[in-house]
Amino acid sequence: MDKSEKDTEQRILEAAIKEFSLKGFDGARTASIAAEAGVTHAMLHYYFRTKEKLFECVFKDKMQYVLDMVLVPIVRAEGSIKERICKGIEAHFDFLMANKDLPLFVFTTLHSRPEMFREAVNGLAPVFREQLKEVQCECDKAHEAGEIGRVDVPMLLCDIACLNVFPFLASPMMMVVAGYPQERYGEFMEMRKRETVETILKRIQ
Amino acid sequence: MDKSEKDTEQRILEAAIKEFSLKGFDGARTASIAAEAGVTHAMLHYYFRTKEKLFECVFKDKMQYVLDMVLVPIVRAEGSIKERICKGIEAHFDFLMANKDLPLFVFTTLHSRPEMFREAVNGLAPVFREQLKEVQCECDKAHEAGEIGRVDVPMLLCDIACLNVFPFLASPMMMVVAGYPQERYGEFMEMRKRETVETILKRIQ
DNA sequence: ATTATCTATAGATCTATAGATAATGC
DNA sequence: ATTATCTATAGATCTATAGATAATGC
Repeated sequence: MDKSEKDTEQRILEAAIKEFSLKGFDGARTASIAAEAGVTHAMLHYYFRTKEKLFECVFKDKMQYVLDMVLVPIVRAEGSIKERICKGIEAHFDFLMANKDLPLFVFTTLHSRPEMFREAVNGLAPVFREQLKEVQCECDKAHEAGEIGRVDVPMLLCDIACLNVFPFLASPMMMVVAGYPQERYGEFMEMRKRETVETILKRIQ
Repeated sequence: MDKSEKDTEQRILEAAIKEFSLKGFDGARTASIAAEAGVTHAMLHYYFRTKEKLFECVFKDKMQYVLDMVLVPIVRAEGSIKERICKGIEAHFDFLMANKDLPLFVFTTLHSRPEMFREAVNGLAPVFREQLKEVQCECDKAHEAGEIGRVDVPMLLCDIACLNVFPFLASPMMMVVAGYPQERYGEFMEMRKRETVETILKRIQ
């Protein structure tokens, strides 16, 4: 039972994740994926039948990370709701920093294959809704206690998503706007992270 | 001098704008563009030589709208700096509402063809920098007058871009998060617009 | 026997061009 | 004469599969 058996499928999947993330569905080549995985082209079709089905696997793998990254730290972390919202923003930003090509991939797919996206999201939505309700409840309590203003959590999450995710799509453009040379990418993104926390804190005041 | 002469090139370009915006470079087909433009496929190559060159024309056409949409109303409109910032946000949002597929197109290109983007932006940057300086100056004055807090205009523009543009990439996902059915798209986006103005106002307080 | 892998190639699709023909402007 | 258009097709590229062969597990 050589490990290469089970590995082949996984290696193809990993190569596919890389290729599809970088080039999108249309730009990706099954032959390149096979080459990257170190198998013959026929193997790709043996395991996944079609490019389409392989893409679906990749997309599902990616989507599992998308929805809950902000909420989980807010729900689970320690401290006041305000502190946990900051933690949630930072955790989400750090996650994106480690998965820089995720956003573009998700949004191109969301645009080019809406059905696939719908299906994936419907699977994830119930858990998400539950967490959201919990956070809304806590925000309401904090509001009554005078800690923060009235907060509509879904809208707040949208704000956070905007501020956190967008720089990963637009950083080269933003850096031109802000007059940063492209080499100082890390520095710029660190500033954006702080700016987002600040903006959201003022928003919920 | 039948009008169809000059028109052919224009018709191809318009068809190309549509096709490339919707499907990206890799997904677009020169044959489809020609069909949409109502000319034979050979004509496309006659006028634009290659798919690549045609794409470049499309990209340049799109880019001219990208940079200055927020700043122009801020610089030109009447009223206090605070009022004009609101106007700028709203004008930018309305512009995007009328050009819904622009953001995804720009960011996929920014990713897949960074050189092309760099070139286009360098052309637009000088004017932009000038306007930016002007607005920074006004914000500083308003700050000294106690109307607003200290504002870093480039960072503020990044915030506005995040909040304004991102919903046009992510609205289907956001609407699921916010519990909106997809049919109420217009209503949802109207809410986002108000939310963004509100968030930015609090940010600069 | 079943599962995994390879070689070779069919068949579809797409960009680009060659070469002929029609329209236009001088 | 030059410019615009068409037909036809070359040539490249890409997905998918057929069919043979090797490896594995019972």
